[in-house]
Amino acid sequence: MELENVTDEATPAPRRRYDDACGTALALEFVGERRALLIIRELLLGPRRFGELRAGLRGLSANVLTQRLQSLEASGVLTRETLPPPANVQVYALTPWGKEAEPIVMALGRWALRSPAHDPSRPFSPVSLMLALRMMLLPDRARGFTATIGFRMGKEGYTAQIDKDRVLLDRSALDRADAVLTGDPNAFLPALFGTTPLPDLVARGRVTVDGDLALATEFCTFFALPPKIG
Amino acid sequence: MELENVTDEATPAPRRRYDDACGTALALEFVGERRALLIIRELLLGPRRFGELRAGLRGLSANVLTQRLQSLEASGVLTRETLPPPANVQVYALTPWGKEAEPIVMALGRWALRSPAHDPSRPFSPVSLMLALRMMLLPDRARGFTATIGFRMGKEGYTAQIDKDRVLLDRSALDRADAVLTGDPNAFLPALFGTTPLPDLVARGRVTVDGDLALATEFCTFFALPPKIG
DNA sequence: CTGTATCCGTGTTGATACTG
DNA sequence: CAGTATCAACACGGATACAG
Repeated sequence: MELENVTDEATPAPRRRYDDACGTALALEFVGERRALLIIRELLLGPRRFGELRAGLRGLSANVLTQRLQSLEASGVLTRETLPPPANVQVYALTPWGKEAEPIVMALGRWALRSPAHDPSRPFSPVSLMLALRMMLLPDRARGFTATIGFRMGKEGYTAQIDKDRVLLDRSALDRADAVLTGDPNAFLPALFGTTPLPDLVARGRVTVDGDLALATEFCTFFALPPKIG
Repeated sequence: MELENVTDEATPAPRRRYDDACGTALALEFVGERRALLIIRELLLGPRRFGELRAGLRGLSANVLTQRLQSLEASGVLTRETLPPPANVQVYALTPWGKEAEPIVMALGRWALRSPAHDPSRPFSPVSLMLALRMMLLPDRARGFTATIGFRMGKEGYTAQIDKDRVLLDRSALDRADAVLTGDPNAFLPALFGTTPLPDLVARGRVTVDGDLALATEFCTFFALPPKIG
């Protein structure tokens, strides 16, 4: 049947596009490619450099990261900015609209963590650990807590505060923290999301705490993984 | 079989897996493949058959749909059920956990609709139109409205009711509706999300209304697209 | 009609090597 | 450190053909 296979009507049929007016489908055209949402996750706590992104998303090769950054920039999700001298380095930052994707990242995380397939022994990036605090907060338990807790993981430092049912996160303000926990991201998990008291982790040398250990220990009880399905 | 293909070293190298403890990354392993979330969208209002899914997701080939259904079933997102005789047909239904993915679909849609790239002239599936009602409800405007409005699009029928800031959707309960709108999904848009009064659409023959036209017209004013970015 | 299997052209992904 | 180039493996979608 060599009959030419005329393309249905006028549409040139852009093959890899969902031809769908639904907002969800449009969103997937923006952020539906592999790892795109994880790149956004890594940017949710502030601008990052190319190499930092690669570090937070192990296994992502440079060429794919380049492609994603270009396509996310074209969509208006992020911008590429050059810091003024003497820094003079390039960083990638979410646009205001890009930051509004945070509820998507959170909804995905909260949902998937109910699966028994979740394996917290895999590595956490520093950003994803901090976002997990926001994701897993038990507001009733944390209410009224006013101290600032710092986390130092390798070169990265963050502070967390409780503000009305929400966790405020800030990069590199460790000097204002009432207590600073230092360690590998995964080392904190038993205290934050399990039942191990923070001092036990300190005793085992997995974590060190500078400042008010009692405050830090209390802070660690404000979080819990969601109940598993079934 | 030439065995060759020795897996690199200790790591069986699950190449296409994100090796990440973050819940967001895990979610993307479940629903991050192309169209997976759109399949979930099509199932959010009730079980569907293979062919119905293909109809709602034009351009999805049968082989890929088979793969997705298998992988979503393996993840526990949906189940394949055989209706009892005489129907005796197979349908795909979300599990309770799968239904909990609705906030993800909604968050994606609400976010993307703020982009100027959104083109409502593309086709809507009946399901996505009904979900758009839930997504775009202006609760303050709808409060107190108690009537039931039906929508008939081809063979598919749905009813919508307002229930405390939320739109209740039901399939095939048109007989209990106070007014039923009939037409193509896209034909409703000017009245639902634009400023065209419903009677104008009726006058132009794009939509027909059975029952209380005044109630239906009022219902159509309860929705609006989110403000564009910029 | 429902679903699966197979071939094929093309686009996407990721490992490695390479350039400024 | 920041990215590009190249290449092999795989995923996607169209078009079948085929089983119940």
